[in-house]
Amino acid sequence: MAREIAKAYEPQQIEPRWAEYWVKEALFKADSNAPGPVFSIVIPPPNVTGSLHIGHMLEHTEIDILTRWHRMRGYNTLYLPGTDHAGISTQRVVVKHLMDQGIDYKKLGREEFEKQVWKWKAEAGSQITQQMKGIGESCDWSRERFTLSPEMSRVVREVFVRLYEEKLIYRETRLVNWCPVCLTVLSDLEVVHEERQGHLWHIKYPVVGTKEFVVVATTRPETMLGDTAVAVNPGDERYKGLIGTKVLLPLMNREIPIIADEMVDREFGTGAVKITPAHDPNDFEVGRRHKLAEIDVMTDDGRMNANAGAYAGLDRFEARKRVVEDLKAQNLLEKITEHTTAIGICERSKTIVEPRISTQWFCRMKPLAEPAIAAVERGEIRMVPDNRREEYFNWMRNIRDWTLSRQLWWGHRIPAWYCKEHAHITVAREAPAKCATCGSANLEQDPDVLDTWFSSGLWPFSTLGWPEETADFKKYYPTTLLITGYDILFFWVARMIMLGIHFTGKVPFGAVYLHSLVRTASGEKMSKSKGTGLDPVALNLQYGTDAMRFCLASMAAPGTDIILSDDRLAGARNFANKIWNAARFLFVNLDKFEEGGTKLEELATPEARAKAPYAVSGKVPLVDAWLFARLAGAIELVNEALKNYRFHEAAQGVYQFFWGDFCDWYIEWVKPELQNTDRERAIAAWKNLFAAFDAALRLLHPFMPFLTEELWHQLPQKAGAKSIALDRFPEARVDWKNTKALSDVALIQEVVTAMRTIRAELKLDPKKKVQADFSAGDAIARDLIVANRAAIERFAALSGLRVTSERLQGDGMTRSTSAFDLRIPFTEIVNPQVEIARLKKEIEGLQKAIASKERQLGDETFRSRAPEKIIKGLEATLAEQRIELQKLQERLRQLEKGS
RNA sequence: AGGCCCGUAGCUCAGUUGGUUAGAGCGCUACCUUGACACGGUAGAGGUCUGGGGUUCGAGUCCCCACGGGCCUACCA
Repeated sequence: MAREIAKAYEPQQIEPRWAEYWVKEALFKADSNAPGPVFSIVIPPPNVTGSLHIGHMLEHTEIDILTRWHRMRGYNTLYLPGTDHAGISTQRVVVKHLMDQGIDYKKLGREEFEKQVWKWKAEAGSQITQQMKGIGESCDWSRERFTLSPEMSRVVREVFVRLYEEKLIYRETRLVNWCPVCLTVLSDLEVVHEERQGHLWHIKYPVVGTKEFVVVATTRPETMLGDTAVAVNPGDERYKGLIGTKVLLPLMNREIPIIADEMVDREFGTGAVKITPAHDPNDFEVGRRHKLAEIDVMTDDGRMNANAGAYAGLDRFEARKRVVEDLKAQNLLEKITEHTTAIGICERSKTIVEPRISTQWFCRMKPLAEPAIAAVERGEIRMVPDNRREEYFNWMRNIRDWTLSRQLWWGHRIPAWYCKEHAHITVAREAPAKCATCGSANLEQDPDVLDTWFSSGLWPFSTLGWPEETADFKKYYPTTLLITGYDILFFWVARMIMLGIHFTGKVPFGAVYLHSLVRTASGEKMSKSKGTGLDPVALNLQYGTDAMRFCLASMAAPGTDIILSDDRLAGARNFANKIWNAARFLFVNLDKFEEGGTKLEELATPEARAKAPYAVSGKVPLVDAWLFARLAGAIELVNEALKNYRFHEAAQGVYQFFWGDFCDWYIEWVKPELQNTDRERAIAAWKNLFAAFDAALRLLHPFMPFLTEELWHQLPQKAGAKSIALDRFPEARVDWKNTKALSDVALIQEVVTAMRTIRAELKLDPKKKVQADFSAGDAIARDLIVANRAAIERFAALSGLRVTSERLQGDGMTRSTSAFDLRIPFTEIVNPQVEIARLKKEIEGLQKAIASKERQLGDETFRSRAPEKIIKGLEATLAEQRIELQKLQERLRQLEKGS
């Protein structure tokens, strides 16, 4: 019966089927009791309410390639999936969602709001995991985790309490980054700095009791309403006499002192600085040093408060305008100059961050950072590419305390309770009945939640059952590897290393591979809000998930960002189609062959495939020996590349083998053998073909799981075998290696290619068969050509190939190497003049190459200093080129004489 | 302000410790609809590695400078 195989690969027809199958059969469920070396990896948890973007696609492709590769090589493999509750962004999304329905979340109240978020999570939260299942990621779905699940919460509280007890977590009032839109404090990392063109306003502050002014320069005039001093450098002669006197703060009519502080740069501005301790980090420090009042002039949503006098109620930007106008009106504005400043922007809301005094929870980082620095220094954690190490060290060595609390409702609530009588703090794993200090039962829990990164920082061990010594924890921790983007090296990776070492005593992963960013054609970061993001799901539908994966892998050179294009994707799709058609060739021709009685089940059983390559009359045919040698080389290349996260090299190696070696040469070469009337020969050819094809599929599987799964199932498999993903990765068998076969076929390929080149130069009709000559002084080379004459004649469309040891004479187009000469007679279109011109050009190039080598070899310093190997190589090439040159010149003389 | 990275074929990028005539994909040119594949086949053109200087027998590869582009960190009002 004839097999039905579509003419072109249609991924849409097969992908959903296998994606579902893999999940339903729970094929990738890890067994912590199983033996073998361990490969474990946890997913960087994507936002629970998000959807798969192209960056995930790259990251997950890399993770899944390595996961599948290890699994197939017999590792006890765990790829643990999960999602992140993503405090700020999720809360923002749900708040907006409610607002669209006319609901004010504040009016709902905390409890009801939290219910709404959980409801939202239940509806939208599975989108990304569904997408991950759809693209066939080989996760253990039975171990899926969520950063805000009760289990994870328990771990978070445990960690918080321990750190508090160790005095690494503390509560303090200080200047923090405040987002007036998100209405929460932010950590330093969540503030992005942007250079913006601004102004420097020079404001005159009248000196009390005189007619003089002190001029201060500021970039934020509205904050002057909260000024509590003016500072000058103690060494500044201009202001020496004024230190200790007072100025009258304009608009507020408040007397404030002129103080001296080293912080002031005499060169900048006027050398006098207004001090606003409640609204500027520098000023805050100065204020604390000089015990100045801290006057907060703003509300939490960025408007001016009662402390701002007449400006109360105005938005901060409006207040700025009004302050400037009023100063101008009072003749207190000396001048305005242009000034660029790096301004702090909230990562989420993109609004300008307001430095603000606030009481928050902090984590002391220095003690945590030290061991984390040491671990990377010692190489306990390998960082790839390793130039990121410097960035890591630099940040870690200058690390500052981490603002942990967030004024949100969605997240891990801080396990701290305050008694209402004395505001004593009780930090506990479970809600306490009474105050730990005074015993009061009148307690209130801190309303704030923890920074989302605090819980994700525990991810590698919280997901595996810590603090319990679970079987999973013992087996899979530390994880083998982490793959994530370099943009969250500090946010996440560094914190995991610090917390992992602190709590488990071990590094959380043995290596970190920091993948690239996928950028738009113009090189920008893709962004959903700008609409420049590519939707991987749509692209997967268009090109096939396998093509997308392969494309990303082949572009994923460590350290280089990826610019994805339709052309590249099409190229990968074409590769998938090529494989599909190779399979189609196999099966279509097998149908014909099976009419002779030998069925697929005999040719391609797993046992039969394991015994390849097969011999004919006691000898493995050259091309089969060659193919398996090439396969062994490809396997080694892929293994070596993946070991070093060189995805692009691995992908390229597979591509070259499958397309270049297997399709272009091997299949073409064995075509006649497959239908050979000598049944024994044909059967051997088929067996070798299937064995090679099967191995190639397994080699390709980590890159293109769907296509290979589909085709693998078309081959006979062991009873009960469920998936190529659980089959073995091909091994570069020692008995496959064969340098003789490699060089023999290389020579034949060279001959064939040269013949085709001559044909093209002669402008021969591709179908026209012609007589050709091959000449070589070496008998072994001649024997090789004679033995493979049929294949060569077919490849080069020859009616006959004369093999001789004599120099080639007579008319015709030639090709020469030091080892052999080829010739095909001239055609009506192409005559000796064309060949003469070509020869002259070639001779010229060769003479140049020879001259430069002779010069180099003649140099005594070179001869004495260069390694033996290089000299020998050079001499050998030179000898060959001389022979070649001699041949070309002789040939040229012949033709010139004849014409 | 400090630190890092990049500048190689028309485009996107490889090029592992410096070593013989610098590679790939896409694009381009010519020919070919041959029964796996036009999402294909065969052959070919095309870079002297941003510029300058240096180290070396030898540099795309190491060092310095310049130019161009990108990124990160940072409390200059």
